[in-house]
Amino acid sequence: MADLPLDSPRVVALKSRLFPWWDDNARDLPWRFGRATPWGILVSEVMSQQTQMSRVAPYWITWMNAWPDARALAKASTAEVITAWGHLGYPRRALRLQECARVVAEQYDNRLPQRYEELIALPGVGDYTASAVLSFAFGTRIAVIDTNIRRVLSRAALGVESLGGAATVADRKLANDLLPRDSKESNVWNQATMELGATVCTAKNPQCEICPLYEKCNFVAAGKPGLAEGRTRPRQHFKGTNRQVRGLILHALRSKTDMEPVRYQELVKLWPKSAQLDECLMSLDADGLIELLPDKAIRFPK
DNA sequence: CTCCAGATCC
DNA sequence: GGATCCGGAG
Repeated sequence: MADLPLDSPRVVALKSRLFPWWDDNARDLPWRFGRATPWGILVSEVMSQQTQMSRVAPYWITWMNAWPDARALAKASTAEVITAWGHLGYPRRALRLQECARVVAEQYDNRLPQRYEELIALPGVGDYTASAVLSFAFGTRIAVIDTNIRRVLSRAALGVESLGGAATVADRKLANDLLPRDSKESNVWNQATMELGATVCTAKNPQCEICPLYEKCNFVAAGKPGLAEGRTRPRQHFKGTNRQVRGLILHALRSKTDMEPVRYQELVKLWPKSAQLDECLMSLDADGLIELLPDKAIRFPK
C-alpha cells in the first residue's frame, strides 16, 4: 500500500473540509464539548458499543446522575445496575462496567488511568474504548479504530470499500498514517471522521451529495466500486435466538417493581421451549446477570 | 429486512 | 478468524 504522508495535498484537503463540517454538524450529545469527566466519557463509550448514540444519550444522563463517578457505581447493587441499563442491549456490558468501576475506585483512587496498557486491562475495555478514552477524554494523540473510521478512511483515502470483520493491520496503518500530528487536531479528526461515518458516509446508502469530502473522495472518483458489498459483520439473527430469550427473561425481572423473584412458571409462558429456556437461565446465571434459585425461580444478584 | 462509536471467548 | 451477546431505529 502506498504511504499517505500527512502533508500530502490530499490529506490536507480532507482535513480542511472535515473540520468545518464538524463545527457545523456535530451532534450535541451530552458528554461532548467538555461537559463530561473522563469517567463519563468512558461510560458513554461502553454504552455505545453496538448501540446507537441517539439511544444512549437519555440512558447516559440518568446513569451519570445516579452514579457520577467510579466510586459511586462501584457501590451500587447489581440489581440497580442491570435495571438502569434498561434496553440498551448486551447487559453483560453493564456488569463489566461496574467491575471496571470497582477497579478504578480501588486501584486507581477513583481516577481513570491514562496509559493504554492500563485502560485496556480494565473489564469491558478493548482497543476501541481505550483509544477513544485516550483521545476524547485525555486529548492524547492516538488513532481510534472503529467501524465508521475504517469505512470513511478506506473509501475517502484508498477508494475501496471497507471489508468488515476484525480490524486489519492495513486498517491500523492507514488510520495512523492519516492521523494529524497535533494532539488537538487528532482529537477532532477522530471524532469528526466517526461522526461522518455515522451520519453521512454510512455503510449501505452513503449521502455523498452532502458529504464534505465529496470532491476529494477516491471512492466517489472510482465510481463507488463494491458499495456495501463488504459485510460489516456476519449476519446475525435475533428472533428465536438465545439473545432474544435472555432478553425476555431479564425484561421479566426488570418489570418487577420490587425485588420479588420471577417463578419458572411465568418464564415458561414467555418462552415455551423449556430446553432453550433452561439453557438461557443457566447462561444468565453463569454471567452473573441473574441468580438461579433451586426451584428455577430467578432474581437479580445482590 | 438492515445496521449498529465492540469485547470476549473459543 | 468465527461465534456469541441485545434491542431499536431506519
